[in-house]
Amino acid sequence: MNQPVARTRIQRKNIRLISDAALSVFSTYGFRGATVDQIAKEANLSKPNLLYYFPTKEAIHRHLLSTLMDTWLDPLRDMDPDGEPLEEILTYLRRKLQMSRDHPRESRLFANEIVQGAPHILDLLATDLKALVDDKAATLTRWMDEGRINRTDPHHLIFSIWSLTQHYADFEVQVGAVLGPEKPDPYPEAEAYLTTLFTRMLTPDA
Amino acid sequence: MNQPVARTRIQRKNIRLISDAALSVFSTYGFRGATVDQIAKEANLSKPNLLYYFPTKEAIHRHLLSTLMDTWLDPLRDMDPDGEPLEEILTYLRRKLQMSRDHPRESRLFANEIVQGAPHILDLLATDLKALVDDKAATLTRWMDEGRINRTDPHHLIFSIWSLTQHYADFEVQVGAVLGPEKPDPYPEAEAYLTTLFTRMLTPDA
DNA sequence: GTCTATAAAATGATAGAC
DNA sequence: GTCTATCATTTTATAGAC
Repeated sequence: MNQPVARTRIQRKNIRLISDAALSVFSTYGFRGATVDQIAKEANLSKPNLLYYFPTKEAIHRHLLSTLMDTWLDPLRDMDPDGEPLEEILTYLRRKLQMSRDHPRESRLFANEIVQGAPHILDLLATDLKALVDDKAATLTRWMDEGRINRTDPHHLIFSIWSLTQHYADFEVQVGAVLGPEKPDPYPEAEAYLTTLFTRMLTPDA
Repeated sequence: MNQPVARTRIQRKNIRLISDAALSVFSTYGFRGATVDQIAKEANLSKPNLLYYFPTKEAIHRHLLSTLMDTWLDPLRDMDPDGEPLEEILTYLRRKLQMSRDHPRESRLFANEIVQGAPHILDLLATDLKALVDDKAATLTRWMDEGRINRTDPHHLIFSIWSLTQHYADFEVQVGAVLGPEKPDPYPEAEAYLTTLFTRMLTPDA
């Protein structure tokens, strides 16, 4: 039961409980800093019961990463080569920002993994992710060739969208501390700022 | 010897050895994921000898964070209210990018700490860091009032410089995996891209 | 499927010799 | 200042009853 396939109702429910608890704990402490005990307590299960569903701590972590990886890249996959360039890029930007707001734990799970050298997914980054990014970079380059957006480095354009949007989830406590308690939701201003930033960057010069 | 003051030559040398080793280990595994054993081995010292200089694992971590905090904020502190606005901002951007290139472990040490909720420095973020950022945001706002840069949200402008520059250190393995082995140094392109981005964003409209 | 009990290893920290 | 030996605790994982 390495990647458990839920059959019964109770199995599905417990696997969901464990996954949710593990997401909280791994995203807060990283893989090495997380303990099975914490996850079990967070899921309201005994430790042996948890290990009945996932044989090892690493199996839970692997399950989370591979489950989330696809979802995480959907917005980039959906960037339409046949769409209107600036609109496609701004839609991608907004969907990424929305994922930071709605799924900050998922963002921090990946942040922990990558900051710590991506030991569990380095191969995926160098194969699947690289292939997807190279493909989308080619689309961006074509849009630049056609004069529909300003010419710039397409890979670094994608990196900048990642870093700017994920920052609000990954560095949430810092953003909150700097803005102070009277500004509990930074996302409306963030969206306005980032929309302006990329619109100015990419709108073709007159 | 909580924040050890080096007196003899050998003390200074060992404290430097330990600090450097601890920086490597903490930045790779986070506080909870790091072990004293790893740090001792990395420093080529026995574990008890290491604990002769720092009484606990937490003391080493605290020593690193407080030593590095000041250095880390120097570029922002140095942004001159009386300078030429765009030049000051681009200089800040470039110094931050250079810190990512030259001190990626320090960047990842902070990234780990903050992603994991900043348990050891949350108070500093809400006091010292907030005060500094609010002060510089006021300078940016004045520049906007004077029409010397485009009007935008000053706090999110600062956040964007942080996220864009630190990304190259914190997510180094991802950047490397996506760009591939034939592009081992992303910094020249990053600097060109980011310079264009902020120049377009901030240069006042005609 | 779930539990109590526990084995086996790791980890933070200390004792005490030199 | 540095080391070997070791303690106390935490942590991963398993055994076996129900």
